[in-house]
Amino acid sequence: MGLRLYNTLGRSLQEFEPIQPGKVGFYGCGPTVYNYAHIGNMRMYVFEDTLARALRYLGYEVTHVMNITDVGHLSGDADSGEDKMVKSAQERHKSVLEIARYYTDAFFADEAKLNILRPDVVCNATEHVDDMISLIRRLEANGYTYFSGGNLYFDVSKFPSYGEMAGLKLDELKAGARIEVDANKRNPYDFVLWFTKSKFEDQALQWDSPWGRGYPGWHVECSAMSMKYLGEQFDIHAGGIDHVAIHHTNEIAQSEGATGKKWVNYWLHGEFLVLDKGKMSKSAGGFLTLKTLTDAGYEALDYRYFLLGAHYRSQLQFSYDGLDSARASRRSLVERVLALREKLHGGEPTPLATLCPAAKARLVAFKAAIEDDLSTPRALAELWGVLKEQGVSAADALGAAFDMDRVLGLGLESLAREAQAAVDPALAAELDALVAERAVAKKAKDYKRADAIRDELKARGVILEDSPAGTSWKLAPSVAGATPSVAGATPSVTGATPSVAGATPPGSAPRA
RNA sequence: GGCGCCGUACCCAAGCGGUAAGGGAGAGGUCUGCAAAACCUUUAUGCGGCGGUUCGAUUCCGCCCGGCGCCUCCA
Repeated sequence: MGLRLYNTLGRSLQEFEPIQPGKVGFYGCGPTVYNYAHIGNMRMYVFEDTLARALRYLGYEVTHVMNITDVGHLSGDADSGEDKMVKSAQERHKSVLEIARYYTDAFFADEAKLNILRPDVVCNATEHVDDMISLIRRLEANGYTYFSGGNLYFDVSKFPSYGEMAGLKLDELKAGARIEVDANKRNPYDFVLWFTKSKFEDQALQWDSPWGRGYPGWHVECSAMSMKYLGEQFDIHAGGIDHVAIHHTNEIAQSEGATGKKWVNYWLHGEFLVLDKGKMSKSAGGFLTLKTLTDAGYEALDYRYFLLGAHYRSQLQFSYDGLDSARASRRSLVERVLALREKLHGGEPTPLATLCPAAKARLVAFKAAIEDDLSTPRALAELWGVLKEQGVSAADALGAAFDMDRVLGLGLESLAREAQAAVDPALAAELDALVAERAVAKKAKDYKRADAIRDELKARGVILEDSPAGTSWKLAPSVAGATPSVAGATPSVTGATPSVAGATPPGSAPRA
């Protein structure tokens, strides 16, 4: 059985068939970089990453394209959210482009922490204005546009299937008009392709165009850039559920209006992360970033694990209780993997081809879960299953688990017990001495002294573990073990300019 | 007003016509001087409520109750 995905186009689970056998063109909506990404945003990118990983796992050659929206409302509302950081950014940088660059770097730093693989192509809207202009010219030539009040609009009445994916009905549009309709529009659903009259007084970025100096409408960027890197027809477009009705609907109209061909075959939409009070937004407060979580003592991968526990198409309720649970769970997972690794005594995990039947069965079930519209919760259950199952050797368990982790991205294979050498040698010697002293006290049945030593060490963040083989010590969980060294997701972003990534042709970008 | 989603054990969360995955937490056990850690075992005759279809429904249909999202350049 092959991969089945829930396609918003048709609202059903569909067998995935790429345009070109074995290859997948995948465009995922990226961030708007005028502020930090919050953890709700990051849920989306973990989903897109899971999709890209799953496709590769299933043997497809994937070209994953992500846009960076660095044009639009960069000037207007930079004072919302976390003002201090924004202000300092504004002070340190001189242009909106640099602010965009600042948040782009912050975004990719978060992605790296979450073990999200960098897309093959990352493209900035500001570097593709020419492509957008040519796309708009094609639309103009095909008769889909009109100029009114200084802006160029897309005329949805000329595009009969407008709103099909979202189930919009053009003749009922007036019912939904609770916001003031732009008087220049012929139809409330019409949208701007090119602005020359900026909504924002101090719109900083402007380009010359056949319609005058101005800047592109938001929707155009995705159409133009996706087609540039993936061709006029490609396989998958993913994004947030909120984009179905407007953004993606408009993208479809623009793209198909320009080419006259079907544009994207599969539309995948991720559901929201919601808070007790409702969804996360800047205005309503509760703007949590990855940094909020890591400052509170969680690791980024705890959050990834938390996300993997729910299906991407279900709303997921965020809570610190839930995150605590995910953290405890992941720690236990990490501990188990490390213990199995130690059991191997430096040996290698079993290659897939020679796995024992029980481990193999888990892997088959895992693949089935992934193929069933990316059911990461079930996939996770299989991971646990293979790690806990009696009669599966450490080598077999790890062989299967590491393979599964290619999709899950929990950094299992690169886990390593914190080397004793990493601890200050003087401290290590002192701890060893105390442990030895306690052993002597225990032997003499001086439990008072033995417990005193144990309590003292505990207060210092050192945990003792007694076992038949003797006593060992380790540093408390906050430092123990779980930070993977993520291959390919290194902080190269701090140095690299987004434009470099944007200029890289498909396929040749460095990937993990 | 229009469109859509969801309600499963103490918590998170799968399953979506054949008799309830997984994790967390709790409980019991092994080990221990006692703990901790680790490991093992265990926890829903039940899936918001009421009807209906069916040999059979958590899974399909209807109604009701409760919660949420989108229709604003929000993921």
